[in-house]
Parts: sequence; structure tokens; C-alpha cells
Amino acid sequence: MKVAPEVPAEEVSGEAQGAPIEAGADQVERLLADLNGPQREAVTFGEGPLLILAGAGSGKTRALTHRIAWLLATGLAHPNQILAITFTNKAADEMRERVSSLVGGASRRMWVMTFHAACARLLRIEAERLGYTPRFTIYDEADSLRMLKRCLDELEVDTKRYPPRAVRARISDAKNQLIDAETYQETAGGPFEEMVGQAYRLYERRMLEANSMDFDDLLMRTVNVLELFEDVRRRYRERFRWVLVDEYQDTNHAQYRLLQLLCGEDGNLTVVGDEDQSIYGFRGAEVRNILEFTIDFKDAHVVKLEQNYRSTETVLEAANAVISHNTGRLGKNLWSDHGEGEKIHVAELEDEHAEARFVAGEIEELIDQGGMSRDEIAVFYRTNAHSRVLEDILVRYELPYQVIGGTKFYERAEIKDAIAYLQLMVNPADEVSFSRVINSPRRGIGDTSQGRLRNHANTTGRTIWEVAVEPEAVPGLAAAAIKSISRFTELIEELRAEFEGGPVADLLKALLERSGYLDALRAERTIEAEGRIENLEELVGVAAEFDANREVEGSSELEPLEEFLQAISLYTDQDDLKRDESKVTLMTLHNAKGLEYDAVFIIGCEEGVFPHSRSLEEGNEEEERRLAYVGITRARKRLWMTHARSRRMFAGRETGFPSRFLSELPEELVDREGTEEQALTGWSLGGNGAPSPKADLSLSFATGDDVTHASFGDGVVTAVEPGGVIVVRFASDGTERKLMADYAPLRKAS
DNA sequence: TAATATTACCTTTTT
DNA sequence: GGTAATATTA
Repeated sequence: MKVAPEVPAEEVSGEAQGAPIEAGADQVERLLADLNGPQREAVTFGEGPLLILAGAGSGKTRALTHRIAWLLATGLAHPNQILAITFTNKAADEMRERVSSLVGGASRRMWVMTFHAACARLLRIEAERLGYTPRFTIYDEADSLRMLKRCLDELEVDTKRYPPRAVRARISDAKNQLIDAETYQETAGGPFEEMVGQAYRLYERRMLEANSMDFDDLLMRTVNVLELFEDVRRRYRERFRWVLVDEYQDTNHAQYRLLQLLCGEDGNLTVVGDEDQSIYGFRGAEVRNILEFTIDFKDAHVVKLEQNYRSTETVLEAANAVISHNTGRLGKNLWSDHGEGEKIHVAELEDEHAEARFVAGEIEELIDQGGMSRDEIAVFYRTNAHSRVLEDILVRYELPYQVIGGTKFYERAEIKDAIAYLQLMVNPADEVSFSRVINSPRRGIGDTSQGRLRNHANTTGRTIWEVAVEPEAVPGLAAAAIKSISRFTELIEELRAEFEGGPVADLLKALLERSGYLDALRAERTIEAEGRIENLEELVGVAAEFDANREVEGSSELEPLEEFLQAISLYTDQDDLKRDESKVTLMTLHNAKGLEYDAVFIIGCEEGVFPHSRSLEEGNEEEERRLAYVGITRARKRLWMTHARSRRMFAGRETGFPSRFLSELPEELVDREGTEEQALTGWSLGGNGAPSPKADLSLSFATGDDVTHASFGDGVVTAVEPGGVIVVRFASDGTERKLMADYAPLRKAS
């Protein structure tokens, strides 16, 4: 994980300085030299709206970065007129790096960042017009949920009937649609929506009081400021004469409106996207934005990039075949000249354990026989829960792996606590951060005392911090609580005074020690606490790295701490998907977008799992199919899709039919297989329901089977005992061992 | 106030 | 099956 200062470290290399942009024709030629026809067309398009429809693996980042370089080289754009927007920090970093390798230090004057980062940056300058200070806090989803819960409590909403998450989702949807609280309330139909309207209103008020914005606010407030203040709008329009957007298919309404305000309908807006890879509809992304770009932006020019530089023809044909079942496409057909390649392997397994064993076995073979390196292999699944069984088996096979996603570093309680302390120093109005740390570590300031503080704050119209600074004035507070609160606020004040403007790492270290936070963890003497301490140490490391980078850069008007928080609050370890060369990668299909691997496994291809039943209920079959499309097109050479006949879900075991996406694969591209005889017979002969666990096990191994164990090597099954135990005699040392068939890293030798 | 027992819940999640 | 948020009790 790394958090770079806002202006990144792309030092001007001597080479780049020696070859200034004005080099002219020569330079332009070089830029275009290794591009194909459509790419070149996209890169050299002049003024006006441009839509680049870029299929998977068609070199869209290349087109985008070269276009930026071309605009500079031809003198059409100055670096500071360029705004290049991505969705992830990782994509932003990559783009910045690639642009900088093309144009050198000029890239430092451009804004290359995510939507949210760009908005945050703009709002730090303009937010005062909306009643915020430039030091506002950015709340992540968990923070904003805390805030909302408090609002719901205050409104005495029954959170059993109306779960806060559901309310938050509604508010988030509304914000993505740019519907403000008042409008929402006016148009509310039914009691739930009226309650949401009320909650929304209160939430907005409290957020403003806390000088805080959630992720959705960053977009919506930016739109507000541009809509309300013509001078601001004019200023940024003139400033950003060239706007380029990556992954346009994932934009929501607020982002669309933002671009409209910034570019007008005939501005120099370049968007790149692929409607077939729109997989974030559930978060408000609107495919219509890309489908109707040419209507929204006058006379937009369209370029299609259809040559794929990644996958074999078989993989692409499979992807094309699946996605062709969707309607409402702009129509693209990927092709490649990488040759036919291997067929798609479709495997039917007994249950999730057999599936995991199968995958592990195939991976082992790829590495041992195929000579493939582990970092070229990935396993995708629909939901995070599916990684567990697989992880168990991989451990038993002694296959090193990494899981992307799941519990994130910055979402860990201890990390959030530490950051909340810092946040509170910068923005004392930040109520959520205050509540987070006031009693963490335990200071004997529980719910009742906190309630009294909050009450007093509400009645006197002050922030909770202002009230906490003089706790004597709060009615009902116990003497012990008063003392404790004073000690807390004094600590914060002290630290602030002592470390103002200094290195963030020093402040963080002092804070963790002096607050007693580390001591409390040390006192726990548990493995979890150990882990937490390590995480905090890592955070200090992140801060130290940030400080060091900042030193080099010398940069910016902001205080180091403010800058650090700005960076960290928009950074997730999503951005940290760096490739670990010695590990197989496991992740959800959503996380797979934008990545590629030589060998890909998509597991859990069953109706109800993938496509997910809830998605189907909501009528999102097409989005699920796009997810399949994304998954398939990640594979360069080899692709496996597996399904299990029964799978443990929630409490019990459920039978699952093969995913519709499997039947959408053209038969001639598919090679069906399974580890077990039984598996090959498939569903047509499959009888009714799941076999009993016993049958299940006896299916796996029989006396006389040749097997391979991950650590003991080759052997033969000499007995099958009840309870899933089998006896195996190993060739290496002749010993017999009793093993659990379901859990041992065993597979049948071929 | 804090620690422990119980119970409801449960996709995906770029920021 | 595992978590996370209540309910209960010390």
C-alpha cells in the first residue's frame, strides 16, 4: 500500500527535458507509429466530443494516453488545460505514469485523477460558497452510516423495520440522481419514502454541521457549485479545455451532469468505454450515458476499437457469444490474431470442495507441467464468500495465494480509529470521528455520557467538540466523565499544537502512544491484538513514506496532515492490487475488471450463484452477463469455468443447475471435463437432488485409486472407511496414512 | 459501563 | 458458517 502526495513523483527525466514538446512533426510521427488504424483515428481526432468504444483488451489506455500526448505535441492543448478522469486511483496512477513517460514533466501540470479526487480538490477551493470550510472531512460508507444511524435514532425511526443501510442506499441513489433532500421529500410516495426524506434532510444538516461530505456529496456538491455560480463554472470551463474520461460506461447521473457542466454539449470531451463491461449498475452507473453519448453531445465522433491484443480467438469467440444474448448494445465484435488457442474447459464437480480440489489440481498442473508462473493465474468468483473453501484447499495444497478485496485495510477498526484521531485534529466539527475515538481506548465515557454531550450540543447549537472542551457546562455529566473528557480534549489540543506542520508519522506515533491506544491493545495479549498493532505499524509506515515523498516534492499549500488525510480518505487498498509474483490471485469478478491473466478460473457457474439469484429477481440478468463477459475476457490463453452440483449456502446444502452462461458458450469451443466419472455424466443422468454425503465421498475415492498428495506425493488408496476417511499408502516411504477425503490435499492421479 | 450470550442477516462495491 | 448488532447480566 502506498499513499502518494497529491502531486506525484514523476520527476522530469533528463530525456524528457531534452526532447521538448515543440519538437513537432517528428514527435507526432513517433506517437502514432505503433498504433492501429482506429487507435490512430481516436488519437488524432481534433476538437469536439469523441466517443471511443473500446472492447476488452483493445488498447484503450494506450489510445487515451497517446491522445493526451498528441494534443500536447500538436499544440492543441496546454498541459494545464487537461483534465483526465478515471474511476480508480490505480487507473489514475497508471495513466499519469504512462502519460509522463510520453511527455515528461508536463504531465505534472495536468489533473489526472479520479472523479472523486478531482471533485474534492475543486471543493477544497470552492466549498466555502456552500457553507463548508476547506478542511472538510470525507466520510466513507461506514462513517456516513454511523451518521445516518444517529439521525434515525434522533427521529425515533424503528431501525428494525427500516434498516439504516437501506435508508442510506436510498439517500445515496438520490444523490447520484442529484435529487436534494427537499425535492426528495416533496416527491416521496408512501411512508417509507417520507421517512427517508426526513432522514435525508436531517442527515444533510448534520453533515454540514460536521463539516463533512460523503462520497456522493463530493460529486453532487461539485455539480451544485458549478450550477449555482456562473463565475465558478466559467472559470473551470476555461481552465479545462480538454476533458478525457475513462470507463465512461460506469458514470452515474451526477458524473454525467458534471461533464456536461464542464464541457457543454460541444466541448472537447473524450470518453472511452465499453457498454458490455458496465457492471456497476447497482451503484447507480447508467449504461444509458454511453449508449446515448452521441445524442447528449452534439455530433460526437465515434471510434470503435475492436482488435484485441490480449486473448486467443477461442476466448474472444466465447465472450462474443455470451454477450450477444444482451440487448441494448452498441455492437462490437472483438477479434484477435493470437490464434485459436485452447478450448474453454467446462467442468462439473460434485460440490464446492470437489470444485476447489479440481481448481487446485489444475493450477498445480499448470505450474508443474505447464511451467506457468503463479502470478499468471487467477480464480474469480461471484461473491466473496466463495473464497473460503478454495482458500482451505489451497493451503492444503501448499499453493501460495492472495485474496483481493474482502476486509480492507482502511476499513479495519484500528485503522479507522487512528485516522479518526487525525481527522478530528484537522476538523474538530467532525462528529463521527469524535464519537469514534472519544471512548477508544476505553475512557469510561459510554453511551450515556456521549448522549449528554450530544444533547447539549444540539440544544446549544454548537458542535460536539465545542461542548466537550468545557464539559463542566454539560448538565448531568458525572465528575469522572468530566475529568475523562477534559483529558481527552487536552490530549488532542496538545498533539495538535506540538506537531502542527510536522511529519505525519511522528504525530501518529505520538498519538497512538499517548492516547493509550497501543497500551490497550498490548494489554489484550491476543493474536488479534497483535495483528492490530501490526496494522497500525503499517499505517505509520504509510505515513512515513508519505512524509518522505512530500519532502522530495516540496509541494503544496496544504498542511502535511491535511494532505495526508485527503489522499488517504480517497484511497482504498483496491489500488494496491499489485501483482505478487509468487502468488495465485483470488478475487470477485467485479475486482477483475481491467486485469488480465494467462489462465483464468471462473468458479461457481451455477444458476442462482452466477447469475446471482437476487440480481435476477431485480431484473439484472444483462448486468450479470456483462460480468461473465468481463470475467471471460480477462483470460489470455486458458479459461476454466466450473460448476458444482451442490453447494453449501447459508445454513444448508443446495443443488445448483449449470449457469445459463455456460449454455451460451458455443459447443465447439468447449471441452467438458470433471475429475470424477460421475461428473462426466452430467445433469442429464443426474437423478434427483444431491447425493448423500457418504455417496459423495465414495464417489471421490475408491480402493485402488492412484492419488497424489500435495506434500506426501503419489500413493494408492488401500481402504475407504466410514466418515469420509480414506487410507492411502504412499510410494515415497511406503507408509499408510489415514486422511479426510474431503479436506486432504488429495487428487486422483491421471 | 463493559463483557458476554443470543439472534437475525446474508451480492457485487471503482470512491 | 460467520458476523455484527442487540439483549442480558455482572
